[in-house]
Amino acid sequence: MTVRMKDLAKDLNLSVVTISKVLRNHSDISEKTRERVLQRMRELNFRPNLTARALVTGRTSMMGLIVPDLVHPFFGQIAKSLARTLRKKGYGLVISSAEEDIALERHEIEHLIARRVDALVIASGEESGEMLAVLEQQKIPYVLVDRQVAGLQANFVGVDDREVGLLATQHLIQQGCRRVAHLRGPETSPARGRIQGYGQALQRHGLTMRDAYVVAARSSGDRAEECGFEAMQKLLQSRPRPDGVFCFNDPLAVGALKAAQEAGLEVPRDLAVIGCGNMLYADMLRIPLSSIDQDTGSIGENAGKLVLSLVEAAAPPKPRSVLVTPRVVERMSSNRLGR
Amino acid sequence: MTVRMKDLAKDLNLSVVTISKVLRNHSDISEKTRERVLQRMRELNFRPNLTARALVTGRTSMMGLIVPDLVHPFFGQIAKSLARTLRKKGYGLVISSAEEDIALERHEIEHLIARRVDALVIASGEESGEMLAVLEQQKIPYVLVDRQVAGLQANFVGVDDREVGLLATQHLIQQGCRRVAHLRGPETSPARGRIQGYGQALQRHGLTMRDAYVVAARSSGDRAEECGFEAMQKLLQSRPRPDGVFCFNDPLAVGALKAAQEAGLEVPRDLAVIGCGNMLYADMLRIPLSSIDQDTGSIGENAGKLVLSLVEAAAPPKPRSVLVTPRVVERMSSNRLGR
DNA sequence: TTGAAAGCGGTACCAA
DNA sequence: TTGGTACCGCTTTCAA
Repeated sequence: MTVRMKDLAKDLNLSVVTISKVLRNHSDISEKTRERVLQRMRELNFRPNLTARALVTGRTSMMGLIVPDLVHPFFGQIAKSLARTLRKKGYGLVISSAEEDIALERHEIEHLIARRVDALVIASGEESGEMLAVLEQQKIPYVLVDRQVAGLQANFVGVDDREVGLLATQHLIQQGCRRVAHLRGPETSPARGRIQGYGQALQRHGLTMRDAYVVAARSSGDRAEECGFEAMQKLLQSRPRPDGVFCFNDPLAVGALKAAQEAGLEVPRDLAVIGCGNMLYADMLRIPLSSIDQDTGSIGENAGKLVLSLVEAAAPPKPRSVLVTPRVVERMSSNRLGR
Repeated sequence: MTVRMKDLAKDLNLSVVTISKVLRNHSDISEKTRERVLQRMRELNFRPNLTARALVTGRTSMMGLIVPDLVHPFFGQIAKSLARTLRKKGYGLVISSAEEDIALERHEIEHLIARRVDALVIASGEESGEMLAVLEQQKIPYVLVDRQVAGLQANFVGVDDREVGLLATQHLIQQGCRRVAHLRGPETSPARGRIQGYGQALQRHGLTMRDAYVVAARSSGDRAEECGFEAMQKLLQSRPRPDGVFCFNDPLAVGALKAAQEAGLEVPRDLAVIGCGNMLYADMLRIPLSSIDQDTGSIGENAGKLVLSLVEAAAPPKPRSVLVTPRVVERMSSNRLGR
């Protein structure tokens, strides 16, 4: 059926070994033989069986990627730039969407291990890092993206979340907001970092952090906007009412915008809003949404480079953290200075 | 390092064959032995090497998916539901983003073949179907999604594009439009189908199709909106001016909306707009966008079922086409009746 | 410069 | 019910 090295060998009156060497550009092959072999390979459309190669070399040239949700453009973007970076070095990428389900995430990681991927890139929904212990133990290199796991020193690529919180909050303050609220995300490292930056920004400007101005919201999945809507309603009952809100991500911010408008507030005059993620179409909303750009392309690329360095290293190097720089994208929802 | 069947066998004083049989639930193993083996497997966290298995069985239990662009939520959605369907049957999914580049698409298909995926699901950017000939020849089952290839009878899952065009155009007509224009997409099967439906709808209502009312636009990639913008500007110069426009996809429609507003028209009163794809956030735009929903989840699921049936079939069955039913989602951009 | 032999970690077939 | 042996398609080592 499909042509194998053995077939080529017989066809050309050579040994399988010679074919194999030509294929991998070994030096100890005469130019004449090499040409003859390459020629025939092309003619017969020969493709070496990568599973066979993997079995003997112990390396599949495949990496695995686990994301919580492929539909979220944030992860789509990461997958894309990661795949591109790996492809340049001849690596393939197996992508698994864990659908925000921890049990499934574990299952998928197990599956990828069984497939003998050379390394994993994981945007984990898991809090505990239990699964990661398995990876450590089996000495399978991995890189965490977006979310870190508490108490674990691992290779990580993501945005500097403290900086995100700082930038967003500072931006609102610079726009003249004095009562800045925060719609915080779930208990994960990004949410913790961002709220930390939020606090720092307030402090630097001599503003006090008030508990009533910080409301938690479930930020993921399809219902994120609703959550943002409800959380914002709650926030609007505080007195004095906030005049600015920094939202953990863009879907929450969209919900918040809706709640503000429904309450008869004018954005950004009565309430300035900024989100995070700079999602596609953010500038096409009823009120174009200001946001913090996380440079997902660069996250994917850096994760790729990092994971490549891991598989190519002889001994496992000391875990590294690569932090990508966030950037304010100002649009109408926070523009109170009318510039 | 990692534990193999050989290790288990030695450990339990059994043969490798027995271990293998237990693993695959062979019947001819005593209950006692089976338990003993399973027990030890769990203890040692044994995972069979799937590359080894693939080599001997000739099947990898992996499918490949090629999409033009992973960031496009349309394809993200398909990838997700496809992966879910396959996972239930123990299949993994390798996803490749061809980045709208035909040469790359071919390269990636070659790569997946070399990895010996059991079958492919392809949303191809290729017009000619040249690559597909290779698949046919190598007898690798494949399913086309979203786009068909002209002159090729292949397994296909997608929306009924003629119906899409019909629904969208009819909807505009029902909203009172009499001069319905069309922003058509590139020369692919969906664009052809939709324009056909567009023509049929006009005809059914006794309206004539005017060349000046049909403008082509590059619909993919990051610049889609701009293209929609420009195409709409062109359209608005026709006299009499159209009072409704059916756009090949949502990004084009967004650009069209912008052009209309910039020209001082009021949507939907002066111009009703409907897109296609029902993208996320369509209802959060300045003017919420009416659209045709293509039920991507169902496309992915059906593609999964179809491709599973292919790999499980003894002989290659006759190519089947599965058409998913589109559905109008009415929002403000086309609501001229004020309901 | 070329190739014979020994595996890689499993599965299939058939004998014990 | 259990296991010996050959083999999947390729790479590695070492001898010719």
